[in-house]
Parts: sequence; structure tokens; C-alpha cells
Amino acid sequence: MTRPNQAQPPVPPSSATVIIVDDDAGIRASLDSLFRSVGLETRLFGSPAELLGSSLPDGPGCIVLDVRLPGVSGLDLQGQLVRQGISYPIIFMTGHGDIPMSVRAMKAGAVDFLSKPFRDQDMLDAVTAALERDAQHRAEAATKEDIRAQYETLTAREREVMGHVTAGLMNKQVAALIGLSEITVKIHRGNVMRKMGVRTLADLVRKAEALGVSQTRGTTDHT
Amino acid sequence: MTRPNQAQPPVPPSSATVIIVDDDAGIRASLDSLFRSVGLETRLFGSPAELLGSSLPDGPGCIVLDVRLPGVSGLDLQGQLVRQGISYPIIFMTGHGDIPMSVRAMKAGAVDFLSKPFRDQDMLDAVTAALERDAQHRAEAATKEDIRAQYETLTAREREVMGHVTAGLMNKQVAALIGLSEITVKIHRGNVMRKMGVRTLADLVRKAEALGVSQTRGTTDHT
DNA sequence: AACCGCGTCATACCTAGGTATGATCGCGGC
DNA sequence: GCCGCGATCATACCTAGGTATGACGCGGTT
Repeated sequence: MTRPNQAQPPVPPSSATVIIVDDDAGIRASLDSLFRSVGLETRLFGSPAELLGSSLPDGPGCIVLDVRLPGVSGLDLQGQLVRQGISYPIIFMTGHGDIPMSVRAMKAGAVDFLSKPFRDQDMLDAVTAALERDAQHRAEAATKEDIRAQYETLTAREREVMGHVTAGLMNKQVAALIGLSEITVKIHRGNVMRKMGVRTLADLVRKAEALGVSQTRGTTDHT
Repeated sequence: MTRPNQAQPPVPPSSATVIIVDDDAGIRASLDSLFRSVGLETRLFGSPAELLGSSLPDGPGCIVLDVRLPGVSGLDLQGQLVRQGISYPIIFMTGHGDIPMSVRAMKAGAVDFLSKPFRDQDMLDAVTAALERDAQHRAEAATKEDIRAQYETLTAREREVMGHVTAGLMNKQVAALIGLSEITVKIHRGNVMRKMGVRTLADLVRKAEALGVSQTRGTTDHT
């Protein structure tokens, strides 16, 4: 089970890491210098393979990536990282890009797409936007992970009951539905409330929504 | 009050409208022909001003727009349409575009950005994607509008009670909080349930979430 | 003036929810 | 074989929710 992480203080932007992937050592060096000058950590890689083979930091950060790279294209790397569960926001750079390439990257969720040469300030603005997006994403993921960790402490029966209860069924309906006595459903329900860390049905419903749980039949509207 | 629209049958894609804005009559004609050949309605405009001055259909559709246009730039038009509450997905075309222009358009939410000349199939694919996005958006908006229409039938007191109830407060707590007797709160609560078209608290909580209502204090976690 | 909608509250009655105590059963692990 | 846990259920007791009936006051409309 994961430790609850909702108590973590917001990480100051200065501790974020920018992952730089470019086959040109000169570019790597100048980006490294640029980012360090504003207090950001950096990790340098000459190829996608290096990046994939290394253990990445799990703190806040983003990736600055050349589209045209030895071995894998930057756009392909984007897909591979997603498959590996790495979801840093990506900023693309290119020396010889075209419009379809930039559009494809943006459709795939890139934060920005800069043509070389670019102004330092444009790159810094893009990184700032990327780190903001990452922070947002991390906050949401942390909240959701806490809820999921609680959900995983539930037994199968408790989850079943939780689904029906958050769908709006009464205890007796749940009991009839899964062939139990009402008192047993009440016990499971009480366990669910305790394990999910909520005291009211309203809060339980919200957590269930966040999890995508709850057998939502159309119980609404009785005009 | 708005009519509930959740009972409307799903509109077949053939009845969608493509709004074409281009200053070149030849382009307009060929796009018109292309879209009509696949069963789409079209509306043709030679300039942004024409588009803004005309009454647009309110059915499903999307906009195909040249970036470089007399008067207003296509990118500016995008912003103006949003301000007018028109939110059709936009596909940009350009004869002399560059990467920053395409990136800016995509960041602003464009569905695609095609360089002229483009293949018919690419345009049709883009329009298909745009219409799908529009359909999704319309479905969500319709659902939310129904809920909002119900919410607007509530009196001020009823909304107040609804906020506290969906936050998880007990009737007696709500009563103490706003200086009423518990029985009065129960009556308001009953009215809320009836007017919001729900029979269970779970459903009410979900509708409140959709509305962004509910005074969510942290009632959770009592480890 | 009469009426209506809204808000307020009381009494009464019933249903639903919640918890504690205690008990039985089955399963997997030590 | 014993233990613990989960699941099951009963009894008992209390609180919370929901609705019906009836009543009163207030402000705006007809």
C-alpha cells in the first residue's frame, strides 16, 4: 500500500528537473547552462536509448527533446515513454521541422514545439509552462493514488457493497441484490466508510466518482 | 427555463454542417464539393466579417478556416468566436504557414492545421475528428445544461440547503448553521430532491459535482 | 382585498442508517 | 490442531431521514 502523500508540501519550482535529450553536445551544454542559471536541475542524454536505459528521477520535471535523433524519432520516443508510465510533459526542438511534424507532436500532447534557433526566453517560457502542467498532473495523480490505496484495502464484498451504495441503493436493496441480510450489508457499509476515510455518504460518492467505481444506473428523473 | 434536451435522438453525422471560411472562391467551391460529396452540409464565407455577421446554425458542425484572411487573422477569429460563445472545433488551412503559427493554433485548441495543398482525405479525416469532438462537447454541454436548468428552479434557500447537504452535513447541522429548525431544513431538502429530479443523495451529490456547487469542506479522513 | 409562492415551524409517524454485542462458519497459515 | 480473518446473521438500541397535515407571516400580483 502506498503512503498517503497529500500532506507533502508543494515542491518549489527550483527543485524541478529538466531532462535534455539532444545528439549535439553543444546544444546540450548551452541548454544545461540556461536551465541551471534559473535554478533548475538538469539531466543530459545524447540519445533516446540513453534516456530509456537510465533511471529517471521521480520528482517534478519535464523533457526537452530534439525531434530528429539517432535511432528513434523524438515523436516515437514520446509514445514509448507513455508506455513506460513516464509522463513528463515534453517540449520538442527541431532544426529541420515542418508543419505536419509540429502538428503531430502537439496532437500527441506536447507542450511546445520550438524551431532552432530559438530565443532563450522562449525556451524558458515553454519549460515554465511544462513544469506547471506537470505540477498540476502530479497533484491530481497524488490525490487519486491516495483514494485508490484506500480502495485497495477493501475486501471484494466491501467493494461490491460500495458500488451499490454509491449508486444510490438502500441497504435492503443491496441485500436483496447480492443475497445477503440487511444487517450484513450495514456491516460492510460501515467497514467501507471506515476504510475509505469518510464519515458521510456524500464524501464516499465523491471518492467513488474519482475512482470511476459505482454502478450508476439511471436512478434520476421522475417527472 | 430551458427544455430538457436529453431525450433528443443522436443526430446522424450526415446532418452536420461544415463552415468554410476562405477568401479564395476556388478553394471554397472545391471544399464545398468535397464535403457535400460525403453528405455534409456546408456554409461558405469569404471573410471572418461575413461569418461573424451571419446567424450560424446551432446544430453540430465544425469550421474550416484559412489562417491568412482579409481583415482579421484566422487565429484572432478563433478568439473572437470563443468570446461570442461559438465553440465549433476549428481546422486551420494555410498556404504560407510556419511552425510557430501552427503551434499557436494547436495550443489554442485547433483540431488540425493543414498546409495547402492538402490531400482531400486528410481534410476529411480532420473534419471527422472535429465533428467527433463537437459531438462529445455537445453531449456534455446538453447534460450539464439540463442539470443547470433544474438547479435554476431552486429558490435561494433551497440552493443553500443543497450546498450543505451535498457537502455531507446532517440536517440538524445545516439547521444550526443557517439558523433554522431541522424540520424546515427537511422540507427544503425534500424540495431540492424533487426539483433536481433525484431520489437518492448519491445522485444529488453527482449533480452538485457537475454544477460545481457544494461547500466541500474537508470532512474526510479520521485516521 | 384576495391570492399565491415562499419561508417558517410543530406534531406525528414511519423508514433508513449506524453501531455494539455476540455468535457461527470456512479458509489459509503457523 | 489452533488462530485469525472475513463473512455471515441476530438482537437491541439509538439516530437520521422523509413525509403528511396544519398553521402563520410576508411580499408581490391580480
